[in-house]
Amino acid sequence: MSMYRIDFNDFFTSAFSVDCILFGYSDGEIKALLIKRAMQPFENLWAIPGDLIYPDEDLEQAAERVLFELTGLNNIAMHQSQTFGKPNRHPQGRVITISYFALLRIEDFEVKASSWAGDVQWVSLKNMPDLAFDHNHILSSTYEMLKLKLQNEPICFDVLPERFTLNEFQQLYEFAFEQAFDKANFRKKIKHIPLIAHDEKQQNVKHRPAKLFSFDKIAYFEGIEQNRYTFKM
Amino acid sequence: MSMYRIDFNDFFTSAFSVDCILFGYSDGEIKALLIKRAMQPFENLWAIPGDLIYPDEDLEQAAERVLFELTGLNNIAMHQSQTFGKPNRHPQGRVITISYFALLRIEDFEVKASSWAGDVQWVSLKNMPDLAFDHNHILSSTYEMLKLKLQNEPICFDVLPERFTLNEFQQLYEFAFEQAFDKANFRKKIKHIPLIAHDEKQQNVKHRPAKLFSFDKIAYFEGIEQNRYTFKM
DNA sequence: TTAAATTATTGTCCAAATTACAATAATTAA
DNA sequence: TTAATTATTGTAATTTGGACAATAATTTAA
Repeated sequence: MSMYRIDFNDFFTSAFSVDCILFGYSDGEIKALLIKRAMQPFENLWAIPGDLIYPDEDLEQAAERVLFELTGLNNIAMHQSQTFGKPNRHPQGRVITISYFALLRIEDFEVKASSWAGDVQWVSLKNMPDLAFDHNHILSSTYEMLKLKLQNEPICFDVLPERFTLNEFQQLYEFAFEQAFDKANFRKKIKHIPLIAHDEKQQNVKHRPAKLFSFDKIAYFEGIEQNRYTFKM
Repeated sequence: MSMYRIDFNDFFTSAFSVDCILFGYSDGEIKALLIKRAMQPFENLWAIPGDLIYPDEDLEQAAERVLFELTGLNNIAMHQSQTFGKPNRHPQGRVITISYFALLRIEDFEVKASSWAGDVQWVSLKNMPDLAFDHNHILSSTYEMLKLKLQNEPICFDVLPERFTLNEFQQLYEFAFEQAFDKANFRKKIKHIPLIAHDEKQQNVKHRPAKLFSFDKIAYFEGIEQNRYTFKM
């Protein structure tokens, strides 16, 4: 124990926040939802939406609250990324921030600026301005985490609709990894993932409609339990 | 923004801690270094060593301090795993804890119980008792993170000596993943990792000594920069 | 000094996965 | 009915991965 051990209560002088990185894809690009700060510090700079966590609030709950306040979206799974805590990262005090992310389909909802900020916008990762705080760093680390999790956990099904076509599935990976895959080969690659094929087909498309699939959670978790399986993309 | 937005300063009522999971291998098993708590809460229960973070202390710095106090070891890279923050996880107040881990060679050092606790011990993951707080959960999540990072980042070189034999390299993965690999095949698998082969050989072994290698950081990071490379095991 | 024992290192063969690309099937729109 | 479009399946070549054998280098014991 350190020399300068102090009273337990003296430690209760920090705040913690969540920062929510919402990734979305459109026009062949991955974008993040940013807000323009309407107040000090970093007034008028773009920033990742975040908020302090209430004292009795769970971390994920806080992340989902921020998402809801910004987008009106509910029931979107948020994934924890990393925690950032350099002593001086927040000019007003010691604030340690836990980053969460989600992957969304931009066209699925309307952003509501709400009380947050003057402006809310999807910004391409390719074209990122200087952000408030250490948010550039948080954003790029979290993008790496997104890719890592897409490769090792079935989080793709959090963002895909309940029933999806194999092409939609493929496009998600194409957008996230910014590269095209061969259709036939992609289908071979996902053969090990338990999917349920439905009789239903895509509607309202002006070409041959694709078959709809859904993720077979039960079979998946059975495979995981029995250690006979690991998700790999 | 939530209805019950309160003053900024009211949020500074929480504490942060780091929990340091030290994984080590010996006798063909992965073990974690645990302490027996000498005080309330959870007195006499085994726990992951951790400590509150000082107000002006960086997270990694705190993790390295805990490691040092417990083992006397310096300059071991600690890796961030996940952050745990259920409101009631600590009976004395809201404490959010950030878990860090390191992988060590048990025979490389002596544990010093120091002021920490009555007892310090390496405990096999196979044979884990009920731990204090939510430490069983933290431990198993962090073990998963260790394996994930071993597969996707070159953290193995943090724990290997600067110059190592290919067998030592292989054994590290064998211990972590609890399975044996074929020597010849392992060598093929790591062909893409930039290693420097030295003329030097293993000393004091009673058999043909193996050649020593070291990790070529420069070549590695060049490959990463230029996007011509991803670490995969 | 030599042979046996031990471990390092390299090679080979076969099966499985990956890649590039082609062929066929189903549907819409004209 | 046909052209256009996209879905789906197939095939052949290449690369990777796993099982196992062969050879090389070194120590130890006879």
